[in-house]
Amino acid sequence: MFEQNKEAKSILSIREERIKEIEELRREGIDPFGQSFPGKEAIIKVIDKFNQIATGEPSQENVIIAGRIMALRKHGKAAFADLEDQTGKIQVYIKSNFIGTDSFEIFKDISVGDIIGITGTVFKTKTGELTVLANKFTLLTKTLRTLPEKWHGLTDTETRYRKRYLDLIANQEVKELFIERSKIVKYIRNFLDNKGFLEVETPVLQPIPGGATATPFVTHHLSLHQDLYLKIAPELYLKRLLVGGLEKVYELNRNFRNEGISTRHNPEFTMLELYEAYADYHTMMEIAEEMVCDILKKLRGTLVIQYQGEMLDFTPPWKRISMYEAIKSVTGINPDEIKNEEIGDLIAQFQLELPKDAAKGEVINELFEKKVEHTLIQPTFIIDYPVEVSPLSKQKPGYPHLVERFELFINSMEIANAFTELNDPLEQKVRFLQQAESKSEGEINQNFVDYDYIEALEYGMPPAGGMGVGIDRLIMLLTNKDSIREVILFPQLKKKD
RNA sequence: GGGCCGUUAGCUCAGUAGGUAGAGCAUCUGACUCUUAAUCAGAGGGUCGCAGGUUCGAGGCCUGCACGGCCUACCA
Repeated sequence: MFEQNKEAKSILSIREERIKEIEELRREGIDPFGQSFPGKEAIIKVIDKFNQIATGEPSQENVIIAGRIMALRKHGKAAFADLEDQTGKIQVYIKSNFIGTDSFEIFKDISVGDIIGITGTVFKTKTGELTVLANKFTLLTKTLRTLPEKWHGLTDTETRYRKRYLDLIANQEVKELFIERSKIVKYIRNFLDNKGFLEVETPVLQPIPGGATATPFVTHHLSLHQDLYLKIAPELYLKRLLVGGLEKVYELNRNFRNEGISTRHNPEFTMLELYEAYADYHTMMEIAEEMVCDILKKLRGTLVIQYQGEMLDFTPPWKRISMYEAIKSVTGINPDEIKNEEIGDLIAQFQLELPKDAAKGEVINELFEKKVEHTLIQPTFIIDYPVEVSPLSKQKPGYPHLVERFELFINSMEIANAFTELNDPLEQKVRFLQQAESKSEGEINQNFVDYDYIEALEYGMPPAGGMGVGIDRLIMLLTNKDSIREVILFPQLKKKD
């Protein structure tokens, strides 16, 4: 408390001044925190409507606008203000003889950051700037604090993330980015809805965290006397819906993983998972391609975009290459020819983070992640993964050591993960148990084997394809951001007291 | 978890070899009815992230801590 007072000391004087102004306004019968303001038009609409008018004569009709004052240039008995709402910014001209001397007296106490409503006519100044000539102004909200500086804006990363509202006020492009994010999500929903997918919601609180091997967040339900885990993936629930006869489902929702935070990882992130009965991983590749291209066309009108200095070309078909071929072309090693006795040497040679008795598939996967991933810049489907690292995928007919799975890489980031779903309950049980054994010290253990899911499969899940898409990462690519925190409104930061 | 860097006024930043903190914007007072980073005149605002240490003296040096950024590690 004492600490806070010390910190707040310097702004206290400004706040105190503003609080005095507020008290004064109240004495004059003006509500400093306003009421609803009916009839407000979007500033962008006013601009669009009047942009073509000639300099000089104001319009006959009134417009009603409201927003925050971003700049204020006072000139004695007149003033110019830049008024901004969600849609845009327009200059307002307030003249004493137009709004009346009493009203202008009140306006004198208005400052940058205050939110006001304006009724007025529209004209162009002699410099050609579209301006609303106020004949009435209404104070809607007084600000107690000063906004970040108008010229440099707000650049301190920490403040931008902790006080995103200030970031949105001060940095136009941040506001635009989050409006775009909303559009992208909407495009995805429209795309899937048009394809006949059903949007569903599955539990966030799960008794067994399944569908991935990430470390879960643990919580506790009091009246159930039971620990619950925040969902790390919706996968096993969505596939239960396939068993139930829903043939095309998707969920666009938050996942929670109790792991490291980085420019590509936030503990809670948005995941799209979709499943289509009677389809397979080829179907999923087509959907991925079509969906991303659909978004790009609507958002950018082009399939070629710039990302952090790289030109990314999304023109389909995207490159499809098997994991084995990819490893061979980068390292010269043919995974097909790796013999079990060579595994130890390979681990040493490539400094792989694996135990000496690692399975061949794990070595191949690790080799891929270490040597190939960072080379995948253009959209690329890496297909056919080792079975050992893919417990929920169906084996490739004729290749029992491989599964029908792909990951989509763009700018060496994993954007999507998809497979032909394993629907054999007996095989699924074996895979779960193998997984539980090999990770006995890790996150997965015997208690996390979801027997209820296996039982569901025993009732029969149609052959299906499924895919997960990391939405935050996709948005990073589409909006040219190099940190996931830039595309999440309130990224996770450590508490600061 | 490890490495490097950062933290000075509300915001953006200076602060040279250790000698009691500066600027611009913002704020306040005054002038000003076509300005737009408005202008002009004046004023106030800081325990220099926190805690120790070295020193006659620390914003600057040393140690620890906190928070943040980047890299790395972890991550089906």
